[in-house]
Amino acid sequence: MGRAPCCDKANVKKGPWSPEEDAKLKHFIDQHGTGGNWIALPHKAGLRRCGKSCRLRWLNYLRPNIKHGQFSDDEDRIICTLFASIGSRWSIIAANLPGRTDNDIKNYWNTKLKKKLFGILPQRPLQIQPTPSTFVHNCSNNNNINQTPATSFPGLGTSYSTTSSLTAPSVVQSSDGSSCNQFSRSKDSGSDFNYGGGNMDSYFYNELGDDGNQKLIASSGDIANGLLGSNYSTFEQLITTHTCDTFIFSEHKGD
DNA sequence: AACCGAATCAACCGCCACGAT
DNA sequence: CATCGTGGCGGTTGATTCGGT
Repeated sequence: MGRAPCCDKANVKKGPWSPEEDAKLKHFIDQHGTGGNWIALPHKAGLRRCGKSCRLRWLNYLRPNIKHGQFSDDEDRIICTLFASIGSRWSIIAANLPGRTDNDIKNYWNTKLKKKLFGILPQRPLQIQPTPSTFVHNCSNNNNINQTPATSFPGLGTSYSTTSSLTAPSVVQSSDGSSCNQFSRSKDSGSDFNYGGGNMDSYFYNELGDDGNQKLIASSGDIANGLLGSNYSTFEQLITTHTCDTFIFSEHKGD
């Protein structure tokens, strides 16, 4: 037996919403709220629509403070940075862009941004680059790694949170006094990472060699610019191509 | 002006997570 | 613990619009 449908398909209207339907839905929610039950809402509101359709229409178009139209350069940058880090988790990306919906961002990425980034720039093969030793680890909460980030980064990381698959973030400082945040994780430690309100400008993925030194796998800029090829759009995809056990993820504020 | 392919984006579909029972 | 109902999410579709010839 199949799954029960969420509504009576034969009696619901599909396709574009009319202004009258929009007005009915908006008026009902303004008066009564969603009531925490989208499935029952269309019947109460006098709409011949599926509850899911009402929810989508409200979230994407009718709720207050929705922003439509041109994306700014800042928004482009945030989308690219987050996509390079977490992949196509549009709802998380949308949470970092006030007024934008996950659907809007998804469409924008698929129709414009992806082409802008991947369509113009030539692609080069994955390369491992040499490791400048310009940083000194000065944080006590990460005692298992001799940290030498792959390159120098001005600026200081801001807020973040991690899942249990990662170490606590460490602040790492360079010889010129600038800093970044670093996390380490093992290859088989499971799911992706999260960070909250990070507002970071760049990310660097390093593998930790047997000699304790890190080697740069890629930067967020490399991924966002498509320089690693479309098969490597997330950290998770990247690390599957490397054999070492421990990876270091660094986040940085500033160029 | 007409045609046609490309681009856009609103909406749908199906799956999964999670809370209630 | 198992089942069910619902919300939420990401992938995909298809109607409409745009732009080139």
